[in-house]
Order: sequence, then structure tokens, then C-alpha cells
Amino acid sequence: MTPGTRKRRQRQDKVTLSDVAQSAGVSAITVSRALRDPEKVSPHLRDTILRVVEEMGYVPDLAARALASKNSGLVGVISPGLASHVFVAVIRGIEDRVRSSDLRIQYASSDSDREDQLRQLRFFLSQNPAGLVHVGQMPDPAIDELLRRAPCPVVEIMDISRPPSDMVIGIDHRLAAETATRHLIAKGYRRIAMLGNGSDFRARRRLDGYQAVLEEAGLFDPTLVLSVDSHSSVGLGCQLLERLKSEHPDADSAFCQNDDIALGALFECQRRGLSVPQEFGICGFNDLEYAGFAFPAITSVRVPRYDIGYRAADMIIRAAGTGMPPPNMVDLGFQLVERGSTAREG
Amino acid sequence: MTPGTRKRRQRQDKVTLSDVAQSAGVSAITVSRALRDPEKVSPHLRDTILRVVEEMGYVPDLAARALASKNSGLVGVISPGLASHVFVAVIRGIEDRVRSSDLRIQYASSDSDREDQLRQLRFFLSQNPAGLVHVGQMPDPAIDELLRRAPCPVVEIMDISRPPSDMVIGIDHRLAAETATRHLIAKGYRRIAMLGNGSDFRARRRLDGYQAVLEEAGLFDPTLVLSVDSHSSVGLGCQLLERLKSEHPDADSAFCQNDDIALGALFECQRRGLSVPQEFGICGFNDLEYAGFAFPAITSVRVPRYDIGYRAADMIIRAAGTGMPPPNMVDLGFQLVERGSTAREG
DNA sequence: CTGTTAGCGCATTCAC
DNA sequence: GTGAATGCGCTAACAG
Repeated sequence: MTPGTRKRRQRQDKVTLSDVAQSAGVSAITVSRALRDPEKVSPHLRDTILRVVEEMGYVPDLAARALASKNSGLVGVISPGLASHVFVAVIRGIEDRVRSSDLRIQYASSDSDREDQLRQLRFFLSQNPAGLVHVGQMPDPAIDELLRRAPCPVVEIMDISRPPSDMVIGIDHRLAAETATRHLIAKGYRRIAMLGNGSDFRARRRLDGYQAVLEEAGLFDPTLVLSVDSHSSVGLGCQLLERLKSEHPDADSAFCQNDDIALGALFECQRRGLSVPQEFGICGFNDLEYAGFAFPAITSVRVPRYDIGYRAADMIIRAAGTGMPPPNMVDLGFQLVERGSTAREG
Repeated sequence: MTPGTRKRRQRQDKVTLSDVAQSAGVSAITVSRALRDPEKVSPHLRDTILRVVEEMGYVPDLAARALASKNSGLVGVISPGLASHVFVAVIRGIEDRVRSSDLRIQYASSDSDREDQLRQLRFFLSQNPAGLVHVGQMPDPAIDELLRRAPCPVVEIMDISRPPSDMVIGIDHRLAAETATRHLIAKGYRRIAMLGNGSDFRARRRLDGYQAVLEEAGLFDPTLVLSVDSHSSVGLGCQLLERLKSEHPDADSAFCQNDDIALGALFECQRRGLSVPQEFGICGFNDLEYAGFAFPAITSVRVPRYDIGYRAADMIIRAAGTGMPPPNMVDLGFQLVERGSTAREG
């Protein structure tokens, strides 16, 4: 294909509803109905119309539709770092629930800074969305305000610690961290570090839970908390474990802010010939797919990510419908999955 | 917050441009200009207007704007399994390039089946998109047709083996696989398996490259190709390695369709006490972040995913602009990154 | 079951 | 630098 032959088509050739109507010998509204509500048009006409639509390559204009009907059918999902491993399952859940409805999901990836989140949020609000799913990063008054005033159902997902603008579904990250930390103590670990990136408030909640449990046990040592403000990654896990062992050779375990960090820590232990779980115990967070397949398999906290997505979409749909409104706060709970990386004889 | 106090706001309270105009004592069009083109409004008026906009909480209606201006400013990105590790960097690239423009990105996650892909595609086409980025799964005439007739620039990304409907950017997956396979041969491996999920055409192209090189070397054995039609995952990597070693104890290495599979294979080797790279060599694909941090680090083929995203967005922007149109095919090349998992003395 | 009328909220075009 | 008229493409509400 040479450049010369490439299309530079504009929309001058756009086929409209009236074009189709004219061509089919009916009125525009009938075509509109044949498309959206086929039952309401006589079979014969319907067939003719649909054939003409096909022939002319008619594509409905959603902007016009949204404007006329005040109903965009669009559900916006906004997440900082949309494409993270953690979010994969959430998206699958959302899509699965929405498939049987006539809603459409569109995702936007916000930066982690609040300006960008506000931008993305405003963009969706400008589209008369039928619903909004929001993953918060840091509590922010301006964002809260926008969510509260949104003229559509809004579900905030992942953590349930804050009262929602409208609805919220997720787990209690602090409680989850407490459980994980208790597990490490029960397994006989005493110098328990916290490794992770501390950029969002869920991480902060996990840190709180970790700290509370260790303080209660008289084991808390703030210098064992190694947190950086970068993206979480396996490389970061390696780096943090390295720093930990050089600063605190006696550290005997780590609660990692997520499984990436945990995996990195595991690799670094292997590199150093540190046996896991005997000499060093590792507990991750999220229970990503690979946690169960690592060697040794990584103990982690399973977060019902798929369900969070599925139910969030369900809440939007139910809130928009006329039936019983959904609850405005749902705690889906978590589950500590004990595996080899902490399977030390207490 | 009790259910009774929850908002069930509809858009009855929507503030329009004319509301703002009236309140500010100007005409609607002036408000419109103050918002989109502040330079064209006198400073004094502008300030007044922006203040009123703020006070009244005016939110522009993009549907109306798109309808009136025939310009939605929306770029759609459609990818099967949007939220895969592989796509993270692509998204970052796209976002980075687009940030300085007035375009907006929205992502849609298609199922792997073609019906769903067509649905998503049509949905975007219905929105008068300013551009479209498409990740193909399997070549499909209906999809090609839609892309070709799209009234906007379209960039197909990832693989460049097929002539694009409009533009394409990516790498040659077949060539990349050939390079990886040659590397394994050069390292002295002879019974080289192929492990992976073979669901999309890029995987197919990699398989072709693998096969061609091995045939040329007289080493090809079709029974060493273990491919399943499920999602790629670390668990799958474990499983495939297990099957491979039970069916072919003499297999001495594997070219994995991606790094997840490679990581799984590595874990499984560790579990079996099979030393990598001495007794078994592993080469992955994509060079995900963790590949370099595994123990041993995993040899992989680096795909310039960030650049693919960045340049794809750039091509959309340039194609829409009036300057020199972008090339319609860009090969960004790949790079074999040799690491420990194949570092055997030849 | 089908058509007519009107208008969604905004931007373009042309005046001033 | 500002405003008035007009219509984008479609659908709600009514009429027949």
C-alpha cells in the first residue's frame, strides 16, 4: 500500500438515520425503532430497514443519541495505573457482569497525581455516564466532591475504610494486614519487616494494621519498615530485601505490600542463598496468580478482585434500575492463603 | 450514611451553557469560547465567566459538543484482555504522548472472541472517534473491513506482519522468535521445546519462526511443541514444563511464548531440582519487568512496548494534523536480552 | 404500528 | 471581541 492510496477519509460520507429512512421509504423514527426496539416495528418493515442499514453501512451516532435521550449507556472506570496485574481480574469481573446489560464500559487510566485524576473524572462526567467506578489513590476533597455530585451511581472500589460518596465495595485492608502479620508471628517470626511502596492510602492502611499488631506484641520496630514512593515491582522487591538484610541482618521475615514485592524478595533470598521459609519468611498481598506457583509458593492475602469488579458493576446496574437499591457498603472479605514461603515449624 | 439520605439525583439539575451565560450576562457562545479558547475573550469577561462556571458547577456536555463540532476528541484503544502485564507499558506510552494534546484516550477490553471485538469496535465507531488503536487477535475480514472504513486514523499495534488497514506499528514476531531460537541453538541446546498458549496470531507467528529455524538446523520435532488454548499464566508454564519433561525427558530447553510461561517453567525446574541453565535452558518473550530479577534471570526478547504505545499515539495525532502524514508501517525492532537462564557454556 | 413535531446542548457561520 | 441564527443526528412525546 503506497502512501498515495491511503485513506484520508473524513466524515463527509456519513450516513445518517434520515438517509436510511429515505432510502427505505419510511420515517427516521421508524428506523430508530427498528434498531433499538425491533419488536415495535412490523416484521416486514423491520427486515427492509435492517437490510438498508446494512447496505448503506449506517453507524449510529452515540453523541446524538446521548444528547436526545439523555442516556449515554456508558459506565466509566477510572483507575490509577489501569493496567496493573491487580486490576486484571477486576476488569474481567466488571465485563462479565455488564455483558448481559446494554451498558458499555470504558476505562481511563489516571496518573497517580490528583490533577490527572480530576481530569479523567471530569471527562467522564462530561459524558453523562450511566455509572462510575472509581479506584481512589489518596483521599482528596475535590475528588470526593465530584463523586458526590455526580448525577449517576458511583461505586468506589477496593478499600472500604472510608465512607463512600455513594457506594463502596472492597475489603478492609487494615484488617487484612493485621491478619497477615499475626500469621507471621504465629509462625515464630519475630523481626518482621514491612516492604513496599507506600504511595496510596490502601498501602497506608496495611501499614497501620501491620504496626498495630506488632506494637501489641511488643515487636514493632519502625526501622524495619522499608517503603519507597515508586511503582511497585519485582525489582523493587529485590532492592528492598537487599537493603533490609544489609541494615538488619537479623530480620527474619517480611510482610510485603504486594506480591510483586514478595516475588522480588523471594528471588533475592534465592540469590543470597537464604532459605525460605526457614531463614526468612515471606508474605505477600493480593494473591496474584503466580503466588501459588512460585518455589516455594508464596503465602499471600487473597483479595476477591473478580468479585469486586462483578459486584461493583452489579451495584451500578441495580442503582440505575427501579428495583431494590443496592447496599451502599459491601465488605467482600479476604482470605489468608498459607503456603510454603511461611511454612516454618513455629 | 443511611440509605434514606443517599443521593438519587437525576440530571434535572443540569447546568447548561445558556444558564451560565444568562447568569454571567453574556451570550452562550461567549461562554463557550471562554472555555475552549480563552484568548478570544476579553480578560475581564473571561474571569467573570470562569468564576460563574465554577460557582454553578457547570460541566460541559461532550455529547452535545461532539454533535455540534463533529469532533469528539476521543481516541479509542481496543485490546483483547486489556489488562495484561504486557499492555501496561503500552498504555503508559500512549498516555504520555497524548497528555500534551487535547485528545482523550479511552480503553475497551474485548473478549478474545471476534463477536465481542466487533461489538467494541462498533461502539467506538459510533462515537466519531478522533483515532483508533487496535490490538488484533486473529485476522478477521469483518474487523478489517470496519477498520478500513473507519472515518479516522487507525493504528494497529504490536505485530507488523500484516498489511495494515491504515497504519501499523510493532515488531516482527516471527523474526523475534527466530532470533530467540537461534540463540538457544548457539548455546548448545538441541532438544528445544516451544511452550505457550497459541491463541492469537502473534503466537502463531512466533511458532512459525521457531519452527523454521529448527527445521533449517535439522532439529525440529513437532512433538516438542506444547501449546494450549487457554490464557497464558505462570501456572500454565509449570504445567507445560511438567508435561514436557514427562513426555520428553530429554528436552533440554524451551522457548516460551511469553515471560509468564517462562517464569512458570523456571519455578517448575526449581521444584524438580533441574538446574537452569545447565540442565535446562529457558528463554521467554516480552522481557517483562521481572525477567531480569528472577533467579536465575530469564533470557527474553525485549519488545519496545512503551515506544509502541507512544508512537502509536503520535501517529494518530500526526495523521489527524495537517503536517506530514506519518509512515503507515513502523518496525520498532526487538532485542534479545541474554541472561542467566540460558547462560550455559556452549 | 407508524409518523410529526420539537428540542437535547453546543459550535459553526456569519454578522456587528 | 461579541452575538444571533441555524443545525448537528437523534429520540421523546404525542398523534393518528
